[in-house]
Amino acid sequence: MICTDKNCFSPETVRRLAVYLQNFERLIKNGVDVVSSGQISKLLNVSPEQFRKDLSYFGEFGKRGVGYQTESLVYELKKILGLNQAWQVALVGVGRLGCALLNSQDFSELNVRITAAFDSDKKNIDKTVNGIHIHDIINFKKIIKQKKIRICVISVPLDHAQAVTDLAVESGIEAILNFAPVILNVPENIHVSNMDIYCELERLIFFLNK
Amino acid sequence: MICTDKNCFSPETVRRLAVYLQNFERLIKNGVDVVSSGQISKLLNVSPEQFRKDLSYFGEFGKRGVGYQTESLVYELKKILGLNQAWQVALVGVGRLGCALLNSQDFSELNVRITAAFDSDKKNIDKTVNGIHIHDIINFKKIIKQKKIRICVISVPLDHAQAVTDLAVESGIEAILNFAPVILNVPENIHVSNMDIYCELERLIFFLNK
DNA sequence: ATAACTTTGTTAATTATTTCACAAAATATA
DNA sequence: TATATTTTGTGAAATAATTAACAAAGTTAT
Ligand SMILES: NC(=O)c1ccc[n+]([C@@H]2O[C@H](COP(=O)([O-])OP(=O)(O)OC[C@H]3O[C@@H](n4cnc5c(N)ncnc54)[C@H](O)[C@@H]3O)[C@@H](O)[C@H]2O)c1
Ligand SMILES: NC(=O)c1ccc[n+]([C@@H]2O[C@H](COP(=O)([O-])OP(=O)(O)OC[C@H]3O[C@@H](n4cnc5c(N)ncnc54)[C@H](O)[C@@H]3O)[C@@H](O)[C@H]2O)c1
Repeated sequence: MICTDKNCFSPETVRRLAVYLQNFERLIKNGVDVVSSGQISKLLNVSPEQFRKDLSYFGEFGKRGVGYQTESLVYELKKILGLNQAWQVALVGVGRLGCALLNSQDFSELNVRITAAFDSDKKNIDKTVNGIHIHDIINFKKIIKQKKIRICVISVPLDHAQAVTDLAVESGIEAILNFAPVILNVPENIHVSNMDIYCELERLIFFLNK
Repeated sequence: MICTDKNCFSPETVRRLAVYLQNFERLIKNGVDVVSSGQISKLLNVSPEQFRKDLSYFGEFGKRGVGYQTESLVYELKKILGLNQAWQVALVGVGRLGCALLNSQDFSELNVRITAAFDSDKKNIDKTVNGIHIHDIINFKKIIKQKKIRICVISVPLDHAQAVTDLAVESGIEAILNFAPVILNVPENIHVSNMDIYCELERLIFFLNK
């Protein structure tokens, strides 16, 4: 539950909206003009009611008897998610994972992009990966303020993650995507999302044991 | 809700159990012998009641007036999650991300390990990354059957992910950890977990707009 | 133009998950 | 030994999220 209204959307709704956007963009590429919630349901493993309800929290985007126009829904979803403006992202830790992240950046994805990378190792500093300059972590605060960056990806080793987090918070970062397998300690107003591959594998293993 | 009982645990409970395990292992390393749910709460941003209830679905592991012994809780959590046996994992797609995954394997993590890697590119086949041999994807089914592997990580490009998934399912794989930004179509009995960095970034951006 | 379909948007009902509240158990203190 | 303190484990209550049901709106066929 995100707002305090009686009838409001869940954090899961937001996660699903991002999935909808991604898939509607693909539908456009595939030449699909209009889809119904029923078709979406089969494509995305989400019930048609769920899909319609998720959208209904933000407005009326479909046409009864017809469905949803892919073009206009992409526009609306971007507006809802705040992707009608460009978002710069910082990355700290240009090791194996960090490098993979930088290299796999899809430059057709215009709205969200890692534009500043940082490392503490002399071997990496001032190198360029996929066109992105690697700065000395020493200059993190200065560059974050300068570029007005609000989001940071952390891919440093476990035992440096909290120190980097503290620096990020101190520098005005408001949201963190964390790959280190540790729960970060942050002030209440900072958003953190953890991506932990081993936890995820363990979750799958649990279900295999049933 | 996982079982059909009146009072049963949620999928989120399982995800948290994996986080508890990870952090209790760390506590042991740090020489901590006993912790209370209150202390855990501060460490992991989970309410003490949540922590206690999550465990209570599986048994009584604490000592009233005292707390939880780290050693014995790790043992119990491993048993609950099915990690008291070794799990072999396959990886398909040894590109940038796949390579990072192979290289970052921590060999002290004894229970879950990628032991077979596959690619379709001649340049990669029969090479070795961090001691793991890269097989031709052609031999996937044979090797999976041979090694009795039940879990597969997919890190191939978007437009190959469904084909690899179909091959995996056909080969008897029961759980998939998918990094490609696409919702995979699988039979009901196959477990899929998606890790999508861009969806996660977009979710964070949504909350920055509030 | 009307009737038969299709599909959305939304309220209400249901189901799921978390939080609360407190008894039971263990320990520490006096 | 008795009392105060701590902390667990757990039903009951509260909150949250999903699903169901259906009226409203649009389309297609006759
Ligand atoms: N590689 C993966 O596939 C993978 C998967 C899951 C999780 N992770 C996690 O992601 C993190 C990174 O993994 P990796 O394999 O890329 O490690 P890595 O050792 O290859 O890279 C870490 C990088 O961080 C830099 N670094 C260290 N301390 C720093 C600091 N204080 N400030 C700035 N930079 C700093 C190092 O110089 C290095 O370049 C780890 O926490 C790991 O557990 C990685
Ligand atoms: N690199 C990242 O950090 C990152 C982050 C998020 C998501 N992803 C996703 O992970 C996937 C891989 O990304 P990447 O950057 O490593 O790509 P990549 O192109 O570097 O690597 C893909 C690898 O898959 C292999 N491959 C292709 N088709 C195959 C098939 N049918 N069978 C076996 N192997 C096959 C290729 O030969 C290549 O080695 C993509 O779907 C990407 O969107 C990557």
